[in-house]
Amino acid sequence: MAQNREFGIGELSQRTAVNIETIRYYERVGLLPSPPRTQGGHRLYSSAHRKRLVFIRRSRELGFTLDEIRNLLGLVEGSYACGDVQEAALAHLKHIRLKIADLRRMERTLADTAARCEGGTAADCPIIDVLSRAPG
Amino acid sequence: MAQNREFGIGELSQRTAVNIETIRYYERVGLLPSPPRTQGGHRLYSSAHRKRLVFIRRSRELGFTLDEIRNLLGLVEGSYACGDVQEAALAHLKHIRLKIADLRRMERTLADTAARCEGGTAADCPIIDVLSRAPG
DNA sequence: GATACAATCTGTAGCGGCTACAGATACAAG
DNA sequence: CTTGTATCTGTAGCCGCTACAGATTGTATC
Repeated sequence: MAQNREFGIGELSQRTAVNIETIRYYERVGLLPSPPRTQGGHRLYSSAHRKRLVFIRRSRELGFTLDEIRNLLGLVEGSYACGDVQEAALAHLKHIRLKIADLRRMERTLADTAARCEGGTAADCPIIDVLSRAPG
Repeated sequence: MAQNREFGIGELSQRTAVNIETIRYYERVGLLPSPPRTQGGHRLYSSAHRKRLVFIRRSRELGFTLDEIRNLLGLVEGSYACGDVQEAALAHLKHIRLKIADLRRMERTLADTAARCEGGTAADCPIIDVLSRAPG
């Protein structure tokens, strides 16, 4: 037996660890459906909203953009094929790996350069040197 | 003998591979000093600007924020100690490493999950599963 | 009921780091 | 002098929130 209890935005926020402002933002941009309201206009959420919001949050944590999440949610809504979901995940994985590669290049350059730094005088600071030259 | 030739924003853009709009933006936010102008109001740059802009671009490529770059430029302007520059670089390196760690967590989770995916039916897609659960 | 105080409401503006226009001038070549 | 390009200013948009202000509800206590 499901607990069909409804709750306000504050409780939803606490139970999902998503900011109240962010929840309203997700509603505005169409990620979270507009919930029913009290007579006074306060939003009333149910566990379906909570689940969806957890899904969104988790996807954000894994680096999906809101657009990608919209896509995923679209898949989940319909009768999706697991392969479609996998495809989206692998595409995103590719993105992540590119970003990692980028960052590791930066890391190496910076670490190498900083290692050559011996706190000497101004004229020959290797870091400034590196920053002053276009990359080869 | 230095070539004291002056040139327009278009040439500066080409020689530094920085967008024209971005150059003007850097001027607006105080990263690049306002150059002299022609009578008609067109900007006239010299090699000092070019060098500074290359420095900015290179720093951006290494992931420094505009604020950090302002800082670095401030150091370079004055009679900086190499140690100060190194400190800034190492602080930034720390940031980068945190980001890499974040991304690698995402990568692992996604790769692991996607690997368990066999293109089966909807009900038991492991990716959806992962996304539906708060991280533990 | 009245009252106090918390929760929520709407709407708007800001962040960083650009990018993309529109509409008006300026400059260089023929 | 005309044509065509380069540049000018100013404004608005992108993403994913976050932070207000000022008004209104909801709830607990007396």
